[in-house]
Amino acid sequence: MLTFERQDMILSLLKQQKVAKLSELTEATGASESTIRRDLSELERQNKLKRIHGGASLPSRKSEEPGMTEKKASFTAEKQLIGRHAASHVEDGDSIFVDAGTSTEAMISHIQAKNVIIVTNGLNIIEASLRFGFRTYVLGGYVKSGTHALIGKSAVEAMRQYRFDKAFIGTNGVDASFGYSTPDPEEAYIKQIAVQEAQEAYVLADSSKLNRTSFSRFAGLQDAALITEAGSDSEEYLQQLSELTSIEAVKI
Amino acid sequence: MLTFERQDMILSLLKQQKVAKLSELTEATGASESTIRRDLSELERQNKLKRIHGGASLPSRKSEEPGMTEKKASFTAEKQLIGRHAASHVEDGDSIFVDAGTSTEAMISHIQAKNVIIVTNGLNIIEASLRFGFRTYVLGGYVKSGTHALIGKSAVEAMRQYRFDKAFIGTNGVDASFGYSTPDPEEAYIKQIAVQEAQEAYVLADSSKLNRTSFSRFAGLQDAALITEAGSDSEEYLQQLSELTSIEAVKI
DNA sequence: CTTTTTTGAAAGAAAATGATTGTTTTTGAT
DNA sequence: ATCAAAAACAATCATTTTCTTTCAAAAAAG
Repeated sequence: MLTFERQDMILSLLKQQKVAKLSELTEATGASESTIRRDLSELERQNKLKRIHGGASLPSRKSEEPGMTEKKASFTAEKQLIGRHAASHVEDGDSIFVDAGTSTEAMISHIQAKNVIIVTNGLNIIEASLRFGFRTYVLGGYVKSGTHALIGKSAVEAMRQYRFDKAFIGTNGVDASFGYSTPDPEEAYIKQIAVQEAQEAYVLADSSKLNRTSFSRFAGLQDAALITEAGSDSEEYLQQLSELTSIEAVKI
Repeated sequence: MLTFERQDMILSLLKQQKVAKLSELTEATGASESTIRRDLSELERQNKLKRIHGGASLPSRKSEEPGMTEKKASFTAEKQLIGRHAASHVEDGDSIFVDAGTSTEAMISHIQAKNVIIVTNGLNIIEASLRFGFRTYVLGGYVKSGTHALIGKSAVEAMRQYRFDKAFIGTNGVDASFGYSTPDPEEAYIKQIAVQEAQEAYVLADSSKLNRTSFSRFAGLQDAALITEAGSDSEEYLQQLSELTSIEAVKI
C-alpha cells in the first residue's frame, strides 16, 4: 500500500472516531507499528493530527465545525475487520450499493479495486466515498434524522435507476427465523430493494446484532450472505446460522 | 503507442482514482517502468500530477487552496449579510430550494421561520439544514467533486417532484446582458429549473461576482431578484442593473 | 544512411519498511 | 507517594522496494 493511501486512511479513520489507538491503525492498514508511528510523526508535523500516548487524535482546531460524522463512539476494531473483509469482495469496475451506517462506512477506506462506482443513501458514506475518490451517486429523498439515511419515495425510485453488482447492507438484527431486520420500515424498504436488485448481497453485522430482532424485516437469511465476527461466544450461534445461509466470519 | 497518448492515459487514470501505483500504470499502458517514470517526471514538471513514492497522485491543491480559503475568509462577513437578508424572505411553512454553495449555506442559520422544508442539491447545505433542525430533502444524482453539488439526470428528475415557494440560488457571474451564469452546464441546468419552478427566485451574489460572465447561463436578470452587497465601488453598476431587475442591496 | 528521439534494461542510490534494541511513560499495587 | 511491571515510544539496523542514472538497442525523423 502506498504511503499516501495509508496516511489518508489514518486521517479518515480519525475523522470518524476523533481518536484512534495504534493497534486500530495497524489493524486497519495492515502496516507495522513502526510504519504507523512514522506516519503519525509525519502527519503531526503537517498539523493533520495530534499524537497522544497510545495513538493519535484530531488536532484541536478552534473553529472546527461538528460535521455530519459525529456520534461515532462505537467505531470498533471489529467494524474495521468486518469492513475490510466486505471490501475484499469489491472488484475492479464494480458498481456497488453501500447502505447508510457505520459498519458500511468502515468498508470504504478498505476498497482496493479501481473504477468502482458507489451508490449510497447514507450521508456519512458520501463523505467517505468522495474522500477516497470513488465515483459517487446519491439517492434522493428525505433525510432521516439520527441515522442520516435518505428514505422515502424519491429514494425508492432512485434505487430502480441503477444496477448493482454487489450490495453491502447494515442491519440491527440477525435472527435464525426472522432473518435480517431494522427499526425503521422506510429504511428497511431501501435495504430490501438493494438485496433484491443486486447480483450479490452482503449484510454486515457486528456481534452485538446477532440473535436479535428489530421491527422491520428486510430480508431472509438465505437472501444475503452475512459478514460478521467469529467471536468465541458466538461460535455456536454462527454454527447454527451457517445451515441457513452463507456466513463469512472474520477472525480477530 | 505515442507518448502523448500514454501520458493522457496516465492522467485520465489518475483523474479517476486519485492515486495510481507504478505497476498499475505499466499494466494499463503496456510500457516499461522506465518509460512510465519518464512520463511521470515530465508530467510533474508540467504540474499535471504529483509523484509519490510508488506511483503518482493528483497534484495537491495546496497551492490554490490558500487562495480559496483566503478568498472565502475575506467574503465571509459579506456572505453572512447576504445570507441573513435572503433568510428574511423565508416565511412560516415555506418549502424552499437552497442551491449548493457557500453563499446559500450562510443563509440557513439565519432562517427564523418555522415549519420550513428545505430541498437542496448541496452536501454542505444538508449538513447545515440538519443542524438547525429543518425538514430536509435531498436531490439524488452524481456528486460533482469540487462543489459537492448533486447533478445529472436523477437530480433533474427529482426537481420536478417538488413545488417551491422560493428558490435561493448561487451564481458565479452577474452580467447586465448575459444574465446569471455559472461554469458547469449541469449545475446551471439545476439552477435553471429552480428559477423556473419556484414562485419567487433569488440569486445570491457577493460583490466579486458582479459584472462577470461564466460559461453557462441559467437565467436572465429579469427572472430572479438579485441579493448582493451595496459596496461603494459597485454603486454605479448596481444602479445600472436596477433598471433590468429587482435588486436588493444589503448595506454593510 | 545518418542523426535524433524514444525505449527498455541494469546497476548503484535512495527511500520505505519491519524487527529489534534500549529508553521513557503509564499503570497499579503496595 | 514509591517502586516495579507493563505498555508505548524513539532510535537503529538489515531487508525490501522503489528511484535515478546510465547505456545500448530500437524506432522515428531527416
